Amino acid sequence: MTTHLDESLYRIEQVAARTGLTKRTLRYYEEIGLLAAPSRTDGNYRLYTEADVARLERICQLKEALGLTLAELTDFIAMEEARDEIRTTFAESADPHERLVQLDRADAIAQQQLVLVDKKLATLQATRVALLERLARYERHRADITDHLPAQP
Amino acid sequence: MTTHLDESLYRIEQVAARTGLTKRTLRYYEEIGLLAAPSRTDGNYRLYTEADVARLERICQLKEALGLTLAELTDFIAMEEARDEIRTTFAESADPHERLVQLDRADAIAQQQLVLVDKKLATLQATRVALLERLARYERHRADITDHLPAQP
DNA sequence: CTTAACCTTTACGTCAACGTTAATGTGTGC
DNA sequence: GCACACATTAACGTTGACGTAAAGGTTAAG
Repeated sequence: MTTHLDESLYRIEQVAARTGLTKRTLRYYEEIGLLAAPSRTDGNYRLYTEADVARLERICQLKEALGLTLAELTDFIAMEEARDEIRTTFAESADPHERLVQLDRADAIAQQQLVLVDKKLATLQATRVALLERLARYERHRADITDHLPAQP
Repeated sequence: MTTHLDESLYRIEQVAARTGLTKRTLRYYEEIGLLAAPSRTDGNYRLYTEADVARLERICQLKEALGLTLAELTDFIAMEEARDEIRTTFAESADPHERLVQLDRADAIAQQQLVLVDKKLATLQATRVALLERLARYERHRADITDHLPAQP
């Protein structure tokens, strides 16, 4: 169970404001299964929970940083959130061999994701270094120029 | 000048094979100005240089890692390759004040790019740590299960 | 009880980043 | 010199990720 269950519910526009996404995008994410369909009011209005907002923020973050398609993101996030289920639903249930098989499956996926992340990290770090070097060069250049510019009232 | 000028030229299919892109994509990148139009044979076949291939590989890498649009990539790469020009074309030409202005412009762009890269790096590193923790948990789980599985002929 | 500001679904529009086909020209091994 | 594999441009098609407009239901304020 989550630690302090937050009962607050938000309508779509509030969620849009908080996440920076549009209402259309929220409905779209629900449509393609990236975000679970939230509960509804009697009048059929969507009611998002704090957890929904958190997931949406995570989605934005990963979309930004990993540049995955929404389909890939769906898998990636599903994976991230599968943690609890493995602990509870699964941990005390099936026979040990079945549990090992499931563990191996989850493990393989996580390793794939790690490879992906590490690859991007390598490129990004190299790019970062290149940018820092460039900025340092600019700084030296600037110094060179201003050094040879003596007169200024 | 480059160090050992490589004269080898490649036709589109060879470049496609080497980069993993399609021929269509190569023409498309040329069309939108992401890749400079290569030279042609008498029969109007494209002839790519080793430098073109290198740039294409860099394009793929950055597209993968940064998840930018092709338009953004165009700017980003143009920036990366602007280094030489700043050294040669520009360094000894205009008046010092103009040079400082240009330096500032280039500097600002590089700093923007650095911010971008750093933001993605932060998310990726956090994600990486989370993945490692997950894998460690799996490992512990596995150990727990196999420990409590004594009998096996 | 009405009205304005929300919400709903449905459906067509759009833009980037290509894929695919067609009609045509080129270069090469026999 | 003739297949046949490879190239060209032009043009239309597709997919993902939404935008936008239409036609209506819902809810809070006066």
